[in-house]
Amino acid sequence: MMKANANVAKVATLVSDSSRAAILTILLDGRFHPVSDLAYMVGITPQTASYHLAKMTQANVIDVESQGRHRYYGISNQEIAQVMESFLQVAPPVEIKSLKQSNEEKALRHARTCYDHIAGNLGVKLKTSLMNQQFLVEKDNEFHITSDGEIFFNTIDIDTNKLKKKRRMFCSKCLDWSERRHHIAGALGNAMLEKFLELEWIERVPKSRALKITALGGNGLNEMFGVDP
Amino acid sequence: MMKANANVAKVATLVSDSSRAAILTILLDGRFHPVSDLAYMVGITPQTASYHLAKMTQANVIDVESQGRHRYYGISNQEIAQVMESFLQVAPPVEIKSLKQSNEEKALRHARTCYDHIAGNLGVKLKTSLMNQQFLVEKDNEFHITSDGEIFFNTIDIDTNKLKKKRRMFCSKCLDWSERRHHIAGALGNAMLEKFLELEWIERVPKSRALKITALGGNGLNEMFGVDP
DNA sequence: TCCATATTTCGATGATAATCGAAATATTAA
DNA sequence: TTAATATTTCGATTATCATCGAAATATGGA
Repeated sequence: MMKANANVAKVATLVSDSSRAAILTILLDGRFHPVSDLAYMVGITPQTASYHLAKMTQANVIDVESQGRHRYYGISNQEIAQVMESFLQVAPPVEIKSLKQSNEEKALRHARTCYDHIAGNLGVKLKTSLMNQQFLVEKDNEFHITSDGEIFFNTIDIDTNKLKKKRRMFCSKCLDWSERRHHIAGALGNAMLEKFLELEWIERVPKSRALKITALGGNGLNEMFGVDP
Repeated sequence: MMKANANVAKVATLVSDSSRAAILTILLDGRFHPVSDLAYMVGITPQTASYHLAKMTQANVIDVESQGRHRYYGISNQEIAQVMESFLQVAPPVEIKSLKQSNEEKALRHARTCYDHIAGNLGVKLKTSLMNQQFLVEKDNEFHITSDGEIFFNTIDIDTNKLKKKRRMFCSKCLDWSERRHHIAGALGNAMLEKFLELEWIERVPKSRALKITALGGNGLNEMFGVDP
């Protein structure tokens, strides 16, 4: 019994340092980042960043990809994203001390990446819309796509058969810390994120994991999904 | 952004110490325990236990109830149970080094308490059975009871109307670390645990959060739920 | 080859936290 | 009132960890 606790403690330890928590939060944007950028964004030296990144890499929390002298670090594992989101459920709310902070918080609540899929109000609305139109139905820990759903996704150029063949959950749930409801994760969640970026319905915000909905996207989401962003 | 991370780090810190993780795991049995017992079970002195219990009480992770010279500590908040279960998802598996440990692990996987409801294989099978018989249906983050379900629960003396009036979720999901599927939490989950204990279908195992299914319980669960424990 | 850049490693420092012996406090039983 | 028990508090000790300056290593451009 003590061993299991030691393992739980070990995982919690990885998140319990404020620098590592900051790094992991940045990496929830789904991107891979070089050491120097992470160090700068968190406000620590590259040596300290390197120390923490090595620790998390060794624990299989994050991955590293080398390109020449650059080392790019990113989250490799959706379970870590879910642990971070579940922490944000129970973490005390941040005290907002400036208008800038308030706007940033709102932007994250509105739409953001959660590792490799869309989270926030947009993510939850998308799920609700797909459920209401019976393109998806819920069963156990996963959504199942309907025939109508397959037709629908094909009209926006998402090949659901191809997604099903991937070695990951097709369409799982992720509990959203800001909305307290689920949004769509898994292969379908990822495909939607990539497609909307491609269609320029959404775009990434520099140095943030917030997602901005474009005017084009507002129209597209309304028209195709019946979602008012 | 850094503030949010500090809050996440703060919560993770509470679990990151092996003594506190051990205490929290013991408290997942849903019982309240005195300081001296917790100290003994974890293998630390009462002073150390007192130090950790004070820390977690101050952070509203656990509650304390005084009775004379005794201070009884227990979990007051289902979210903490869910955080612990989610950690167990990503914690590396325990290396089994004895037959006793293996049996303990199996017992926990088979049936255990998760704070105030049934978890493990039994918990998941109960949920599946209730879904298959259409006593419960899934919608968003919660199960909804059907008319047939209300009739069913009343036959085993669980008053679902009364449960709905409680100030908590009626029938939420909790993702089971051992089965990787959901079991039933919330008011209904708690009522089922209490009723099965009352009916002597299950009984608590001393010094463990495992639950033992009795012969009587095996029959009852089979007959009433169609569950083979 | 030399220089610039990115990252890692080393070692020292300082901070923080968990531990427990001793003592204090609170409660209860005799 | 005294003694026993349970728990908390205090203070000292020890261990661990995050930090960064300096140096080393690796890669790439001139």
